[in-house]
Amino acid sequence: MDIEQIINLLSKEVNTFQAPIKDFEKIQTKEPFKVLVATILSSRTKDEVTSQAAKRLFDRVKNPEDLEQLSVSEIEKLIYPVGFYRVKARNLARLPSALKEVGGKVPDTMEELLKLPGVGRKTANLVLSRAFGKPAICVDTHVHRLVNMWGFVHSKTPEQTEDALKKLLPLHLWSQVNPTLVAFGQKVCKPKSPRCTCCPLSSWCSSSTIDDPNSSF
DNA sequence: AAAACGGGGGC
DNA sequence: GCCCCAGTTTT
Repeated sequence: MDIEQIINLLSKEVNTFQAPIKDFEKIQTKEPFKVLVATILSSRTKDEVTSQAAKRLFDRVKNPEDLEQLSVSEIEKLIYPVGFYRVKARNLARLPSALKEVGGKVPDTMEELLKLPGVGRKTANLVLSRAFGKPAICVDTHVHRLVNMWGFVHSKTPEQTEDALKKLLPLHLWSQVNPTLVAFGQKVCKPKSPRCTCCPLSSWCSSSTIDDPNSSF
């Protein structure tokens, strides 16, 4: 199998994994501002927690002007308990002014997105894909770990993995890579306790273990 | 009880 | 490159 086949296969099965991932769709409005905020909240945070926090925040905040009215501590209370909620609250409080400096709207280029507080390469790629439908691949730790384990790339950094994957996959699959492999990495191919017994790739994967004490899929 | 975790930023 | 931010989940 090649990486293209795997993404195709897993993207179909991803919703059958135990405790299906909460669709980002539920908080996704395609409004770039909300997508940006929700994506910032989502780093190092599970979808369900992100989703709840985003709902609370969007109840009060529809646009940068609304956000500007809130204090850091108010934002903290609204977004708790996403990972690093204090850092994120500080960054969100700075977001309205940061947006003004890049033209007043949520930017649709990597270069401009990286100027925003709390937005690094991974978050920027997700925003490009989620908000603007641009081809982008977010290589987080799961994506990096899995594609290296499978041997499709041999890379040290996420950036190298991103470049390699872009050469291996057709454009239309780029947006599938992160959501598919993150869900797979969380629910099936977990770093310390892979559930190979219920993995659709077990007969192919050379890392597959024979015994799987945790299988109760 | 300790380590890891879907990342980013400051040094 | 190293270390911090933080609560939650996993080991």
